Amino acid sequence: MAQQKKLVEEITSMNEDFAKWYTDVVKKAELIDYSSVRGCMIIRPYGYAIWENIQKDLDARFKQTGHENVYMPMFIPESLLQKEKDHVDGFAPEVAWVTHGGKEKLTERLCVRPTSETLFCDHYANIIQSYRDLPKLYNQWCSVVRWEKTTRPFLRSVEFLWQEGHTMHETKEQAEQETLQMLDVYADFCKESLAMPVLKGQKTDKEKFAGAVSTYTIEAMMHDGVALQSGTSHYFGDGFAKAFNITFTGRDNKLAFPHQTSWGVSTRLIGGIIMTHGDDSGLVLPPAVAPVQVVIIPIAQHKEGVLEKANGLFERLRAQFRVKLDDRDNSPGWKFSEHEMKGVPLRIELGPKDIENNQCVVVRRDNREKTIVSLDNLESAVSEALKAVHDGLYERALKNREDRTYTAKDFDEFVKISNEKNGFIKAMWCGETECEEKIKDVTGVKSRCIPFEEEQISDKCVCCGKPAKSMVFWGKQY
RNA sequence: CGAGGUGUGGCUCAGUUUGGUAGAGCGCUGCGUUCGGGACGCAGAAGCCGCAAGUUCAAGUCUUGUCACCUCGACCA
Repeated sequence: MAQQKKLVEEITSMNEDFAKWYTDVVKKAELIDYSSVRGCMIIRPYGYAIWENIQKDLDARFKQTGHENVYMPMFIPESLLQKEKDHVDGFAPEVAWVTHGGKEKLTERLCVRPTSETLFCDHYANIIQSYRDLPKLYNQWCSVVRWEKTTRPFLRSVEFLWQEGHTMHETKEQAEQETLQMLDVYADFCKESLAMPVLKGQKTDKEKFAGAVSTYTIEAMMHDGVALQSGTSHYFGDGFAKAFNITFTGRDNKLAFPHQTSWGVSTRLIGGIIMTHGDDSGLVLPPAVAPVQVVIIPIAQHKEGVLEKANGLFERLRAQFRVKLDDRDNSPGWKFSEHEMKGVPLRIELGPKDIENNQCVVVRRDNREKTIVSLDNLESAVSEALKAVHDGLYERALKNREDRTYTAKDFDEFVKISNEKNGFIKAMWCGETECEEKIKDVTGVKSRCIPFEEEQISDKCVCCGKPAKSMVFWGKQY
């Protein structure tokens, strides 16, 4: 037979141009559209459905760990933003300001929240009086605005959707424990629901959040070897509490400042999913958050009984799975490609031959493996196949990270690796910001984190040769 | 924000050098034939050429400005 003619332009191959591949996928999978506001994106139904699934899953994990949802205003008066110095220094350059209400100029301008620490603190000052009021475990789902100079869909946009948890605790220990607990919640979620392996660790002083005592991070590696900071959890100590005069009467009847945390993940996770799992045919979605987990494609659907039978399968499966029957009037091949582009984890093909044999063909998106399944035990086969897709994605992502993780013992080696490869570089560090900056200036590579699981590569700093304090993962980032 | 690039039906682009009645493929609509990896035929709809000024008898094409997007740097979730 003649070669199949290409009707639709394919997306750019990952190896040819990863950045272009990314934007192609984001557009062709109908996740977003560009809007008429610079740097702001329209999240389309298919993209938003992924976010809804992420929200639903994470929100349940937050509730399980005792958190409550609230909603804070989107405006912050300038005076409030300025109460904590490091914080305002960190965010002031990238906030949007509201200066007028209608035609009236405001006496105090309002910023559109870039993050809500200050609003939560302002409120906490009012409602926290006693140790009996602690802990306060609040979270909010909202959007924030940061006037970024260069933007990319999901990875960095001027407005983005996220959740921000803000908690207050009686003791330092409790707050630190909360900080680490939420980092674990994020890491577990990434592994169990997004099939994304992440490194847990602490940010260096240079990279930590504006106003935080310590910042913890989960770092994922994208398919091209570039890092993505996928979630952060901060311990604030009592710095904000002092700045906002939040006090409580302790068990000893003395006034004390509570200890604070905040933690967040954003729609950036969707960018992470795309760049972790996607391939040259488009998106590949982890089953737990895929808007459509299974698509049924009837073959020769005009023939007697095919559509009826396909519809029967649809009715059976929808009780347990997010399933879609594609009975549009396109050719099966066209539908295959379309749903591969959109990353649907499983495809079921059902044609006259199958119906004759009481079977269907189940095809995995991650490796295109085809299995013939008896219709008698379809539900369990689908369930197993979805799990296999999840595991397959996780293993592949983990292998990619391992293959792209290098070790540098001295500076020359570090420079050589960073010039030749994208990936994580493990190297020892003395703890001085000076060395961190030198490494960045020379190689363009930044510190990702000091991992919780450190290795003793050597006893000397890779940069200055002085005694090393910790091992650091280094890498380029999105 | 610095350097480079691109803006022409929904999409990808040709046309700009040398100003002279807006093109192609795909997609879309209708009808028919097809259907196990992006099917085929016939008929049709759809663009004041990113936007704004200017030069000219005449501007997609020349000039100036402006906006958006892409790539690479500096900054960030």
